[in-house]
Amino acid sequence: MTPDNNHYPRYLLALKQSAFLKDSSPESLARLLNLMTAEHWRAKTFKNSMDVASTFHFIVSGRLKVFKSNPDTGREHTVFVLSKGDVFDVLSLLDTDPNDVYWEALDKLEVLKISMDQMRLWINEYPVMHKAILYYLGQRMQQLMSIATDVTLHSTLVRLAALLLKNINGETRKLELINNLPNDEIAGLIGTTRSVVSRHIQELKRCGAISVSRRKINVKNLEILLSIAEEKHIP
Amino acid sequence: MTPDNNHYPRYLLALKQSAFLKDSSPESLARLLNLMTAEHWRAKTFKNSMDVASTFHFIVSGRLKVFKSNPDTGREHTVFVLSKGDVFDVLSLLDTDPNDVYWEALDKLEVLKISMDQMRLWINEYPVMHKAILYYLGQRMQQLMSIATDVTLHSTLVRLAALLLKNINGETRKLELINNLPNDEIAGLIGTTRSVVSRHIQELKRCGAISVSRRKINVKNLEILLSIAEEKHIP
DNA sequence: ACCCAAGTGGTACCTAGGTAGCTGTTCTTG
DNA sequence: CAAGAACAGCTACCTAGGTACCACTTGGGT
Repeated sequence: MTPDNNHYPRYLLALKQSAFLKDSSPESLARLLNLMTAEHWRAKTFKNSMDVASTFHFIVSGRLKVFKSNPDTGREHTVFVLSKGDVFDVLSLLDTDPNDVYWEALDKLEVLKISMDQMRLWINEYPVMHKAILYYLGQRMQQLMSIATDVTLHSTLVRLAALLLKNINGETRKLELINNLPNDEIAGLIGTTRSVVSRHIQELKRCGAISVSRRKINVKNLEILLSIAEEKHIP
Repeated sequence: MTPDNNHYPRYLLALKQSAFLKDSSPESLARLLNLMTAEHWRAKTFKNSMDVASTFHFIVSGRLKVFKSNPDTGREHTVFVLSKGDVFDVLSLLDTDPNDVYWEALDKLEVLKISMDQMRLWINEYPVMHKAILYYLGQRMQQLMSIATDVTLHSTLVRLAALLLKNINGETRKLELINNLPNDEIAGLIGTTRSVVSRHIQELKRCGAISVSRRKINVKNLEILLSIAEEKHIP
């Protein structure tokens, strides 16, 4: 992409605001952007790990879920929801064996892409990136540990309450990242099925913790939600 | 530790054989060992993340489980079993916020320890280490993704069969890493409870997949185990 | 404006697996 | 070597949550 592109300034700003690239100089980011190509994915675009192994992606806008599934039962478990400023796939960047993970756009997705090899070269020119990647992976690791143990250690209701709390904006008290998701997707996030989520949403409505309009959950009472998430609330 | 220590050669060999330190030169490893202190933990020694945050450990012999638990119910879920050549805690090394994970020795444990700050300094002198850590984290990440989704995507029987297959030595056909573990610990590894594991072990015995003597599981029939793990076997 | 697909709410049923408890056996430690 | 702790096996029971429906609502596209 050349700097005369209509969206160039917006893309550059997105790179600058990314947690993954936060330690990089403006010059190095401009160089990176020059090597990148913009691409739009429509909602529900599906990719497997093979598809994304040879190209590195940076998300400018929209959300992408990373999930595993059991083809026999059709069950899915979402591991991460990536959004603006996130990149994928970091693991392919490290030459690790491909992992059988799936990727699906939750919204219209705007990404910048670059070949994996070019990205590796770029990184090697900026040693500070190694630290940034380490930090990024460390954080993801922590999240993953919680996800891994949540299912066995907590009930679905507790996990749902915890999910809402985790994604609430402290200021506006509105849901972020997981707003406007259908029950199906929420189910994938806590490792259960749609009908169970629907059931629990009714429960949370009944006790006044939340209110619901189509595809939209509003948190009404943080205290109740907290006590449920901490397993102190006996419904 | 000085080179005149009785165990010095054995410790140095352990460092050399570690996957984590595999790219380091013999000289750098000797320097590292000089900064380290040996320590012995008896079986069932318990540590929380605070205890291990300020000291970096290298395992010379024995096994250590890394787990999360729900104090209310007493349930535990083991995330990793670390053994010879493994190090902990890598996450503390990266300055990430402490994660509430617990550590417990499964056997008598022989570790080499070094202060976290000294370890950071040592790493910064050998840039090749950054790549090694990245690779190590990447691998762990993959494992974690599977652990995270296994519980929702597969039944306990399938997970048990998969656990056995994953830890079988191709040559000797004997279990490694998880041999001699009580049912309790096996339960923690697949995110269930002792009695369920015991139940499934009886099932696997009955269909001829394994045989059991006290604290010891012998795999008798790989094919059956495989078909169970792939959910093709209807018991 | 209309239609159809996507999404939600609700019900009834069922089973995997968690809980509790007891027994006999085998290590281990004083 | 004796006592008790740790461990495996087994039974009976119970419930969280998964499966399978159907009916109603909504909103985007033609």
